Amino acid sequence: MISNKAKYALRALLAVAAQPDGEALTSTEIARTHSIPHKFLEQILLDLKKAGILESRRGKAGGYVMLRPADTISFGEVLRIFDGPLAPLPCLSRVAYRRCEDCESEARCLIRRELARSYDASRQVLDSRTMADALREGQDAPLTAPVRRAG
Amino acid sequence: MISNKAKYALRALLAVAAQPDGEALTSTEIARTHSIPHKFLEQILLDLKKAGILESRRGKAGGYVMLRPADTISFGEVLRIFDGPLAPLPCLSRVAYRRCEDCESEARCLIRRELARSYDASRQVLDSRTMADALREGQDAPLTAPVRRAG
DNA sequence: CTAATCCCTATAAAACCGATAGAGATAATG
DNA sequence: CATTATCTCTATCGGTTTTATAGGGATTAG
Repeated sequence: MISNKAKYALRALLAVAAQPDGEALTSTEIARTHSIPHKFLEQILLDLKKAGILESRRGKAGGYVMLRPADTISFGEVLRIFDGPLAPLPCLSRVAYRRCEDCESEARCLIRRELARSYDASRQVLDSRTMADALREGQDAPLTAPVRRAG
Repeated sequence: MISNKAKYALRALLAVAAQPDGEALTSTEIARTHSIPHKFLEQILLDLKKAGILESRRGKAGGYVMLRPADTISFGEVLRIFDGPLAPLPCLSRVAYRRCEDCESEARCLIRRELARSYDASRQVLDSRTMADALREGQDAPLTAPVRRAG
C-alpha cells in the first residue's frame, strides 16, 4: 500500500498539471477541492518543490505551478519521493541499493531472484507512465460508466 | 519494501520445502543456518502453521514439515500473510477491498487507474510463481557467476 | 524423568505515519 | 505603510507497526 502522503501528492500534482497555461493553484484551493488536510498538504507541496517538480510563488496571488512538464514526471518518481524505494528488497534497488546484511550470496538468493521478476514488471509501468499520460486518458474516458479499454 | 518478517518467512519456508521427503526441520536449525532470531522465527513458523502451510510435530525429534505441496504455495500468498494486501491502494485489493474514504469516483480516479496497471503486472508474477518454482530454478543456476537467463 | 521441541502471551524500544500548531518570510493591493 | 493572503520552516504528538526479547507452558521421545 502506498502512504496517504504519496496519494495526496499525486492528487495535488495532477491538479496542478491540469491547470491551464501557467496559472498558479494555491494550497488552500487544492486542499479544499481534494479533501486534503491543509497543513499536511503544505508539507507535501514543499517536498515536491524541493524535488524540483513544482515551482512556487509567494505572497498574495501566489500558488504552485509545474516546474517540469507533466510528461517528464513519472508515477515512480513521485512514489519514490514520498514512500522511498519501490524495490521489494534493498538489494534490488538501483537508486538506493543496500546489501541485505544477512544474505550470503545475492546471485544465489532465491527470494531475490523471484521478487526481481515482480519488481521488473511493476517498475516498467511506474517509471514509464507520466502525469501527462494519466490526464490524457482521463479526458476521453467515460464519465459514469465503468472503465473499459479498447480491446 | 517487504518486511523482515516476510523475508524470514520465505527463507524458512524454502528451507522446509527443500527438505528431502517428509523430514522435519526444527526452528532451532532453521534459525541457526539462516541467521534468523530464534524466538522471532518461532512466531513466524506458528503463523505459517495457522495459515495451513506448515505442519508441526512437537516434543523431542519434532520440527516442521510442509502441509501443502510446495508447488501450491505462491510468493503472493506468503507476502499477504505477513505484510497484508499486495495492492497499492485499498480500492484495488480483491481480497481486502476497502473504498478510499475521500474518493469521489473509483472509475474516474486517475491514480487508481494507473496504479492498477502496475499492480496487475506484479500480481501476475507473485501469484503464479511458487516455492517449487524458486527451488527448481535455484538448482540449475550457476554457483558463483552472476545470474544469467537464457535469451 | 529428562531434555528437546513446539506453543502462547506479554513486554518494549524504535521507527514510521498522519497529522496539528505556530510563527516567520514574502508579495500584492489599496 | 498596513493588511491580507500566501508560501516556508520547525517542532510536536498520539497512534500504529516493526522487530524483536522474555518467560514460561504443553507435548513427546527416549
